[in-house]
Amino acid sequence: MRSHEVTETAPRPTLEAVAARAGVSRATVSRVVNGGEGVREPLVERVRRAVEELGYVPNQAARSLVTRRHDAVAVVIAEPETRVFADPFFALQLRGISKELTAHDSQLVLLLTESRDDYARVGRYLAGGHVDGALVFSLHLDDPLPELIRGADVPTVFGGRPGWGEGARGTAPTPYVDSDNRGGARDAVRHLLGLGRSRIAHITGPLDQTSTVDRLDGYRDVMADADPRLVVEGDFTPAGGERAMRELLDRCPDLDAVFAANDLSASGALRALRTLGRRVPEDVALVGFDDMLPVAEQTDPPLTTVRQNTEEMGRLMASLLLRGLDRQGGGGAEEPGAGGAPSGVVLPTTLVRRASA
Amino acid sequence: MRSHEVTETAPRPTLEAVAARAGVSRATVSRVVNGGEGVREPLVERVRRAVEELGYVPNQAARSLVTRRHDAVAVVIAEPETRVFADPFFALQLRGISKELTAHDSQLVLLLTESRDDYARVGRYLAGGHVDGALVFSLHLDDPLPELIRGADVPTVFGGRPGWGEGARGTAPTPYVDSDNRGGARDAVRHLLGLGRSRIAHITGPLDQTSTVDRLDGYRDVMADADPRLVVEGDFTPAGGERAMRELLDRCPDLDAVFAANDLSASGALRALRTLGRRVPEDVALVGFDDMLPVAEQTDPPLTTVRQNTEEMGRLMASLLLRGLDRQGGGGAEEPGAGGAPSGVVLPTTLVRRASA
DNA sequence: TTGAAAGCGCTAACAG
DNA sequence: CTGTTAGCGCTTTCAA
Repeated sequence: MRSHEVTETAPRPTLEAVAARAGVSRATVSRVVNGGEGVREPLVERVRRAVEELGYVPNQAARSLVTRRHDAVAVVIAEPETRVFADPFFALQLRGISKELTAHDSQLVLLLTESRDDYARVGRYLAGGHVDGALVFSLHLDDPLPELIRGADVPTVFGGRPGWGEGARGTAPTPYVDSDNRGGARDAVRHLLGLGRSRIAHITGPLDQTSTVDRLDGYRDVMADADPRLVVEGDFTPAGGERAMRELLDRCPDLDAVFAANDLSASGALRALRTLGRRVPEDVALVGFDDMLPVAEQTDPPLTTVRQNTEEMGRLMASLLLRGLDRQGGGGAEEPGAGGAPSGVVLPTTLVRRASA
Repeated sequence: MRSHEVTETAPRPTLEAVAARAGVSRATVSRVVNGGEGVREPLVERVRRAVEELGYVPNQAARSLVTRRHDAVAVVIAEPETRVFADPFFALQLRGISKELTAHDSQLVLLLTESRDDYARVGRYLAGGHVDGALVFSLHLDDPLPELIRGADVPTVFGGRPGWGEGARGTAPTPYVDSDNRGGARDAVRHLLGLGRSRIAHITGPLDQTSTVDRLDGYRDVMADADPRLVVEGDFTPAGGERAMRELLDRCPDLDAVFAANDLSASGALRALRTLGRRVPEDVALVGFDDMLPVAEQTDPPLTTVRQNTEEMGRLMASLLLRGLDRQGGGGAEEPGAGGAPSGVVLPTTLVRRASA
C-alpha cells in the first residue's frame, strides 16, 4: 500500500493545521491543548474536534524549545557488576518509576553504564539539559558519579542512601529514597534471637555499598558483643553466599543461625548448609533480605526474609523528583525536597516468616 | 553557595555565544559541532576552544525541530506478567540495546506497559514522532500492540518472532531478531536421545508465545511419534515447571528425560524430581533453555541447557534499526532492513553441557 | 476571551 | 570556505 520513496515523510499535522481547521488562531489551539484555561466552551469544543480529526500530536521538540521543559527524566543505573541481571531489584524499581512518570506524562530515558568510562557521557547528557531531572542508582561508596551529577546541576533523587558524607559543608542535602536497612536487619536478628538462637552469623553484601553497611550496623545493634568471626563478607550472589557459608561453618561450627544480607546469598548459604549436612531450620535457622519472590519462595525451605517494598521505592523516587520539579519550575538544583524537608525518605521493612527460620 | 531564587536557570551557552566568542558565524560553529566538514583547520580549532571554554552543549530540542531526528529510540516492553522480573532476560537485552545505541549517540526511551490500557498511550507516543524508531518486545500471539505500532508508522524492529502471519497481503515484512528456538530445541532433544534416553518429555512455556511454539516444534521435529502425554504446558516459572513435572511423572512414570522450555521451569522441574525421589541425571536427564547463568549454574546439579545470546539479540535489534534509519533518513516505515533483505534475523544457539544431562 | 507577533536555538539552503 | 537568511512548531507576551 505504502509507496517506497525515500522521502516518504508522514506530514504530521501542526498547530497551524488544527487552527485552520477549527477556524481559530494558533494561540487558541495551544491553550486548548494545554488545558483549555480561559477559552470559551464552544471554541474548546471545536478545537478538540479538529485535534481529533487530524490526529494532532504536539511536537515535543518545538514545545521544549520554548518551555524548557522536556517531560522526561533520566534514570541512571551505574552498576558495572552483573548484579543488575542477577536479581530483579532494578527491574522492580524501574517498574515503580515508570508508573509514576507515566502518571505525570513524563518519559523515562534509561542510561546504563558499562564502566566508569561511560560516566563522562552520562555527565554530558545530564548537563546538556535534555531531561528535567535524574533518578540515580549508584551503590558504591567511592563512586565518582554522584559528584559528577552534582556538577551537572540537574534535579536529582538517589536510589539508596548515597555513600558520601551527608553534611558536607555548603552543599545542599541530597534527596534519596531507601529502605530501612538497619531496622530491617535488627528485626531479622531479633527474630532469630527470639527463636532461641544465640550463635547468629551474618553474611554481608559488598562492603562498599551503603545497604551492606547499614544492614551490618543493624546486625551489630543487636549483636553488639558477638564473636567477630561470625561476620563474613559476601557479594549478594548465590555463589558468594555459598562461599561465605562454608567459611562460616569452618570458623564456627557451632553457629545456629545466619542472617544473610539478601535472598540471593541466603539461597547460596542454604545450598552450602544442605551440602554440609546441616538441616534448616532445625540445625541452622536462616533469614534473608529483600523478599524477592522468585528466590525467597522457591528455595527449599522457603526463606524467612525482610521484605522491602522495592517497587514503591521507585515510585517514591519519581514522585519526589516530580514534586520538586513542579515546585521550582525546573530550576537547577539537586534539591527536589527543598525547603528544609528531610532529604532522605526511608521506607519501612517487614519481616516475612516462612520456613527457614 | 547557590542562590535560591525560583528563576535560577543556569543559562546554557548557545551557538550564538560560541560564535561570538570564536569570532565566526553561527553556521560555522554548527558545522564544526556536527563534524567540522568543510571548515578550515584554524577556524575549527578556534571554535573547538570556544565550545570548550563555554561548556557548550547543543540544544537537542532546537536541533530536532529542524532535523526531525531525535537521536532517541523507544524500547517497548509489553509484558503484563511478572516475567520481566522473574528472569534477567529483558535486562540482558536492554544491556545489549543500550550498548549499541550509546555507540551511535542515540538515547533509550523505555516504555513499560502494565496492561493493555497502556497501549493507547504507547501508540500515541510513537505516533507523536518523538523517537526515530522503536524496539518492541511483545511476546503474545494475540497482542494488539504490533498492529497499533504499525499504525504509528515508525521504524520498528521486534524482539522475538512476532506472532501474526508473516506474509499478510500488502504489508511490509516485519523485521525481528530471534534465537533459533526450533533448532535449539532439536539440539536439546537429540542430545537426550544421544544419551540413550527414549521417553523424553517436554515442559513448554505459555502456548501463546512464539518462542514456546517454536521450541515445541523443535521437540516434535525430533520426537515426531512421541506419546502426546509427554508434553505438558508450563509458564516459564519455577512453580509452573514444578507443577508440570509432577503432572508428567503422574502421567508417565517411566519417562527418562525432560526438555524444559527454559531454565526457570527446569529448576522447578528439578525440585519436583528431587522431592519425588528421582535422581538427576541418573533416573531422569534434564535439559533447559536460555543458559541464564544465575539459574543454570546454581541449580543442583547444574543445568545442561541451550544457550541463546541474549545480549547480542538486543544489540542486533538496535543495530538493525539504526542501520535502517540511516538508510532511509528516518522515513516512515517499519522496514529498516528494506530492499528485499531478510526480515527476520535468527541467531544460532549452542548446547551447553553441565551435569543435569 | 481571542489574535498577532516575537522568538526559543538550531540547521540548511543559498550567496558571496 | 564562510556568512546570511529563513524557517522548524510551539508558547507567550501584548493588544485588541
